[in-house]
Amino acid sequence: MTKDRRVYHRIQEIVSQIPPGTVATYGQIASIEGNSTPRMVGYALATLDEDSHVPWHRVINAQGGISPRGSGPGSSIQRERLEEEGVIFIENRVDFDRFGWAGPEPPWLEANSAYPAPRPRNR
DNA sequence: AGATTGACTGCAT
DNA sequence: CATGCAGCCAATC
Repeated sequence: MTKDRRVYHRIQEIVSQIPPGTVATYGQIASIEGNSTPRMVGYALATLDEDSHVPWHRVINAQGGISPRGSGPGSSIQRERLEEEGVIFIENRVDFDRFGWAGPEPPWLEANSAYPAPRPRNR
């Protein structure tokens, strides 16, 4: 079952679990994956295709903000998508107490050999 | 086939 | 509050 030894793919699977109107941090995803680092998460998302079904826009940095990308309007699009889902930005930051993801449901964690992660805390 | 590069975070000082 | 440092995959050239 676990054929996806590729870290990037595992990360993308986890990101796919984030429900609409909710946000997760790079560190949180890495923590759930268990054998990765926040940086790996960013790298994994950076390689996604445009028509990928992975909700990459729901992944933000630990400060509750959108990480700037080298170039392109990507960050603006990300914020727009989140606001469409009801996520509110205050001072360019998201309130994790309201929109922070609590992590995948236990059954999913077990089925995917992943680890539970604490909800991100406001900084 | 080796070098380069890219969406970050936590902890110590 | 600012700065430094370790962590370490995969696509591209």
